[in-house]
Amino acid sequence: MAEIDFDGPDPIYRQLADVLKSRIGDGVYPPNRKIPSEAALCSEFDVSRNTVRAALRILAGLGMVRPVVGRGVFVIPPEVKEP
Amino acid sequence: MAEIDFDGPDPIYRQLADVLKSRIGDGVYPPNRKIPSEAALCSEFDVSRNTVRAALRILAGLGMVRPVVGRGVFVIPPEVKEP
DNA sequence: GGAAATTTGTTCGTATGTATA
DNA sequence: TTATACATACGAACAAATTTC
Repeated sequence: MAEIDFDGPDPIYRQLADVLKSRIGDGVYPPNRKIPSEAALCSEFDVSRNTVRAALRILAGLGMVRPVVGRGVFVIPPEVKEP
Repeated sequence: MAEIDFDGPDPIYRQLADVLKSRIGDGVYPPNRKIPSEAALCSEFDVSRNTVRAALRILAGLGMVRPVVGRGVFVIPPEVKEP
């Protein structure tokens, strides 16, 4: 069940991005809702904040999340994604 | 007199924690009283609020202070500390 | 009572340095 | 050299409880 393989071939931040993508796709993190804070993700996966942010940058680049200062990171509904 | 060595071997937040611990031990910040606000400590030591809070987190972890929202950070008397 | 200021709590944004492969 | 990962530090904005006027 180890979602992150620290000795795996893929970088941690990319593995983490995949995990978060799956959780969004599976509705674990529902649309228009906040995902856990960067600090919470650091704790859950036992990685640094920089690594969490590297993963989140991938999801933001895919238009899956939108970070807001002082609020959190929100899941963007698929319908709203730019074609 | 430089209580904080910005180029020292220890991180600023840990040095600041030591300074505050000394002030509590010396009675500069008496038991059951408030220590200066985070903003005041930022000004006095010329560090960011995050750094002040990192130092205060250390003291809180040691049971030396207790922060209260909207009120301030209070010094816990040694007699009250759990043995 | 009410509005404004104060104070701690939380969260993301950015930058730098260190270490490793 | 580049990419990865962690630690540190400052900045900004928002939130909630309390105090002050």
